[in-house]
Amino acid sequence: MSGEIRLSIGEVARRAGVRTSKIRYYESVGLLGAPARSGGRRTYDGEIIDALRVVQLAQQAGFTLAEVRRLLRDFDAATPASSRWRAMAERKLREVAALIELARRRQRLLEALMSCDCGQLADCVRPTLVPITRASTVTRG
Amino acid sequence: MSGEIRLSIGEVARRAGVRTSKIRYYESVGLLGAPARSGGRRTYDGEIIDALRVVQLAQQAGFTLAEVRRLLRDFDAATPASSRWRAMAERKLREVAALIELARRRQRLLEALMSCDCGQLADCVRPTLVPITRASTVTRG
DNA sequence: GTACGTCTTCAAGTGGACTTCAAGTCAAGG
DNA sequence: CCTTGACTTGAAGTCCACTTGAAGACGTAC
Repeated sequence: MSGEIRLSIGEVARRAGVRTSKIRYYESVGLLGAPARSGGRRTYDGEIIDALRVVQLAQQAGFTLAEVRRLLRDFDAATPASSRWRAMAERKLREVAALIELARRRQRLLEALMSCDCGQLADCVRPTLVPITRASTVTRG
Repeated sequence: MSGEIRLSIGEVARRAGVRTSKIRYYESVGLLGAPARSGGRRTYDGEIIDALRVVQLAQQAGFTLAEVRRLLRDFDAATPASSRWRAMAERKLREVAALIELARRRQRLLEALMSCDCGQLADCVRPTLVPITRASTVTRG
């Protein structure tokens, strides 16, 4: 029990493939709890690697760090019935779907641009254009 | 010819559905030329609406404002043979395709998360995880 | 003793597209 | 004359996820 392995921040960074600054940053924004100290220096155990992995995973899934923080709290305060993290995931899923739709619009737009088919191009743009309203203040030169 | 209609920046903003600050901002970053002034105030003709529309269109296609600026210059200095804007559009098309790929990964990840299929989840994540390397500096204590 | 490497802290910088603010100008209307 | 509203300017603030820098402390190897 005395041989518990503790890692320096540099070692954690090497193992997890991140910069030390990122680990300190995560701590500063409340994603990671304050670790034990030894002579003023942070010391971690192996679990920190998993924690970093979870954050990385959630980020890959499109969550912002603020959202990851909420997710982690929800996981901890696990009310198994009304799992809020599922709601968050569903919302994010819709966001990602919308993102894909947007990207598809871009593709269509770019392809129209490339082929210089201006009619098609106008069709892509029209829905987002604000109709020109009647002038209310017109200056004459 | 004396009845040429000139618009105030506020009127342009209303017609185009943007804020005046955006118009000034575009001017400040060189997307729009300096307009004529009347008593110190900007006055525009109808073409400004089209210009704003073009910027909006290019943005929808995924170009940054810096890229839009380059696009406009290339359109002006139209060397019809070596049209650089086509190259830019092609590059952007590839960028958008990559973006869609990323979003699809996110979808898969989120769906795996929702179904709590951890094996599938690990498969999604594994390629981007850094393998844990041998410790070089381990603190005991 | 001194050079090296790692750690500590806090502050500020990055990029992109704007918005917001402060302080002042201008013309029209009452 | 005074208010109102739209305009002018430049500077600074916003969001996000970090990184970079400065300045200092500590331990270890030579």
